[in-house]
Amino acid sequence: MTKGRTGLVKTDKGQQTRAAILKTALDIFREQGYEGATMRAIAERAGVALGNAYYYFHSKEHLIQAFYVELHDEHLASCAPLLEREGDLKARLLAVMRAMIKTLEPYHQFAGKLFKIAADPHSPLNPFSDESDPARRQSIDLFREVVAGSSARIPKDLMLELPYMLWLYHMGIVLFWIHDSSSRHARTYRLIDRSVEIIDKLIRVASNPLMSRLRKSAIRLMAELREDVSLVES
Amino acid sequence: MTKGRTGLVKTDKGQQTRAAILKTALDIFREQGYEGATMRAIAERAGVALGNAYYYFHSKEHLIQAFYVELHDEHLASCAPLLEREGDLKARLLAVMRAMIKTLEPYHQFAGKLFKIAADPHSPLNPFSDESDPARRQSIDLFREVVAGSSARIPKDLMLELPYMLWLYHMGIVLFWIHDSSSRHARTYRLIDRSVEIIDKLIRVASNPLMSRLRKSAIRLMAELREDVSLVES
DNA sequence: TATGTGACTTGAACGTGTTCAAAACTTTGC
DNA sequence: GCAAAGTTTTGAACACGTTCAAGTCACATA
Repeated sequence: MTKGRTGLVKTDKGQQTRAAILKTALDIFREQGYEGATMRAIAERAGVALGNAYYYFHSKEHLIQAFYVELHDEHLASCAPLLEREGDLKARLLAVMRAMIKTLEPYHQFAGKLFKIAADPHSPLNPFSDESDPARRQSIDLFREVVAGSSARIPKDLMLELPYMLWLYHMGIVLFWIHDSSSRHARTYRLIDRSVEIIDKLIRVASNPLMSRLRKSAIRLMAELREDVSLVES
Repeated sequence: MTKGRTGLVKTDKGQQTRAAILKTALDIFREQGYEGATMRAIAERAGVALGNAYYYFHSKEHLIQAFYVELHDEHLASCAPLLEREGDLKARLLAVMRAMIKTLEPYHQFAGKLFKIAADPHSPLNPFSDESDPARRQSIDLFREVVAGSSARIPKDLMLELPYMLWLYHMGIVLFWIHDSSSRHARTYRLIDRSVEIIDKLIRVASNPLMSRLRKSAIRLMAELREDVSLVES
């Protein structure tokens, strides 16, 4: 795996330069989207030479990754209060999903480009890559919290895999949202409403002892799939 | 939507040049993968000027799309014989899925790049885009054939949406395969085996009258999702 | 046969992400 | 205080996808 060039920051001044480049980049991403945010534009506004940006960030993709992380943190923060007080699983999941789209909303066009980069198996932004492992883990933990903090009674085996399943589900919703050109992304919200309803029902059905065989094979499949993910790119 | 520059071919000579560029491009894609297949390399080997390639193909992506179409045709052809003789739904789906991976296998690395391009909502290669509509339709038809040509008895409402569901499923498998670095893609094949088994079971469960409520809401969700897809980018 | 029209072809030029050798600066060891 | 080693910074240069004004060609029409 590629070592991040982040290790090359040894000085206080270096830290500052790095921060300045990053901040400028995020600003331009917001202002001008993906197109206007050329490495030259970022370097110029940050007051450094073009090459200097590459000293601190391997590539433009690494710079974009920082943006991604920021959005994720914002989503986490916006979910926290509700997860404190709400007990119903369906309501929890619904809130988390809606909050996610709301967080992402201002960057719809940008997210398309981001997703394009993330889709490359060799990109550090790829959600399945080793470099994304911390972010992925954090994201799955959020869904673990959604399930574990609810009042729903769920079989242990399902409880173990459900967070990962929901994480995959949320990736699917993001995928849909990226393609959703309806006004205010009404379709995505509708899809969330409907799919959360179904997931809630499915969890109930799957928790039924009569379904234990099918459930077990589905869970086993998921477990294997998950294991694969962490082994990919090794 | 962008009009294909294909309309600019009016002469026999033009047709030949176009074909030569395309053939050369496919050759280089195969030989050197995505990296080596620069527009300059393609133009040079095809014996035309760089700009000429752009006269016949809007962009490199359009050139790659031709490659994509070729792979799809190959997959179709390799499935046809089995779909003639086999009646069991599980066996049919399994065969189609395995054949797909086998067709794609020689281009694993290339497929990663292709997927990256296809992930951009604004790319003509995007599987949900208008420009991809014919290819998508064809692909969904394949799954319709898988279901309809089988001996399985399936409720009408499910029958209507199942092809699209299976198409989505197959996209998921491709996504996994792209990330699968196991030798001979053993994991992908295992995933296919397991997931086809589960899908088969799920279809049986969903066909049970007791499940009609859950089934109906899931189907309605799918129908809506599908409708959205065709409206995207309009 | 001349010539004009439209199809095709050319290659220089642009802006992009990225690399790299060299310069400038900062810290360390004495 | 100074040389050496380490760290940061620079900007020219590269290869790429893409554009475009200008050129060449084939053929229908006068």
